[in-house]
Amino acid sequence: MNGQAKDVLVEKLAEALADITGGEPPTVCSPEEPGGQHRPDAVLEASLDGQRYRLVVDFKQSVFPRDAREALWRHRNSLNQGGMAGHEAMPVLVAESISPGARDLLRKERVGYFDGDGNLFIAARGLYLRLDKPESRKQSRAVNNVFSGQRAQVLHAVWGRERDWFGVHEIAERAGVSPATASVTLAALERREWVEARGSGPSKERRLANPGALLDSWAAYQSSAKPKAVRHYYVRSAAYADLQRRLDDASERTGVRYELAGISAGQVHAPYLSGVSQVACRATGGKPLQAMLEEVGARPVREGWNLGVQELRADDQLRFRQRVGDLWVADPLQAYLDLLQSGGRAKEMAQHLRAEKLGA
DNA sequence: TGCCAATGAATCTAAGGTGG
DNA sequence: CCACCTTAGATTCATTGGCA
Repeated sequence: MNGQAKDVLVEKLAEALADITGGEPPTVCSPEEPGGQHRPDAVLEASLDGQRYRLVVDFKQSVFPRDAREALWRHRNSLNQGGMAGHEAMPVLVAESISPGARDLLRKERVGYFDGDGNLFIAARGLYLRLDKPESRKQSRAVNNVFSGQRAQVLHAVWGRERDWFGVHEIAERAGVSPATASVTLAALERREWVEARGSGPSKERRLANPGALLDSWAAYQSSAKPKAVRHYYVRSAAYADLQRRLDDASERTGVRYELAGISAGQVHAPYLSGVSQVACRATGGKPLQAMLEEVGARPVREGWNLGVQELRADDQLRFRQRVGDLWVADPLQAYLDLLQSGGRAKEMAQHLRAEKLGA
């Protein structure tokens, strides 16, 4: 099936080239590369104005910036080894779909591409082709950020299933999201090859396939995202452990749902720092939260705080919290993401936590 | 600076398919 | 047929830019 799609696209590329240059359609050669360690998926020989061009095609199903970078890296490597010297071979990435970001990246590095929508780019000495097609309706509806809002909840639920197979319905349930949202999000994860699928129609199942890549991308997104607002308080004469206890007691009495976050959560799952004195948490807001803060004797301050609170509008985000000992704690995944946004030694701590608890 | 309109993204409901 | 997945259209939500 992959082979089918590839051949069709390579054929379309050849036609497109002939169309633009008004010349002969290029000949498609079989990709026998003597001694080449990386075998291309196809090779096109084109000639126009007496110049001969040789297009070395790499095929992929879909290309996002991450894939593009990988392709660029491979391409540079093969240049460095000087194997192709004299041939003037031009790399062309051919894929069913190539995201706009990936296309920018490839153009910047003057690596050619061609996708199923007809977007085309070829650059070489004496030759510059660029074709931009309007977005197809399908593409304009495509999911481009899976790391925020309800979709992040879906991701979180997927993570929780580890390597087990699951259905859309189940994930929607666990994430607290409509089946539609779960479905489109999972489709997006599948395109990125972070999850794999088996079966089709109602019997379709998926599972996490590449936790490392998923976590890398999530981390990159999280690091660049704007941290949520945190209110700072001071609680008099409260040592770290004691403050946590009092917080939990007060939450019990006032009915506020909360979880330890950031460094506090990290310390619970994979102790790393000594002498932590500031408690970080997130909690559902409103009147009950005010009551709870009053009960522990928290006083808003600018400097010298020992309690940081991120106020939540709804408690969707507390869906994955864990009871550890006698405290509610963000799960390791959430703690990891929190740490990426915290200052100081939090980044190191994030690495430690990932190695200890996330295994990817 | 702050408000409001317009635009676009995110999510849901409901309808359309499909395998067992 | 039933139970589930997917897709289309409607709705809500957030962000951006214009203007006072």
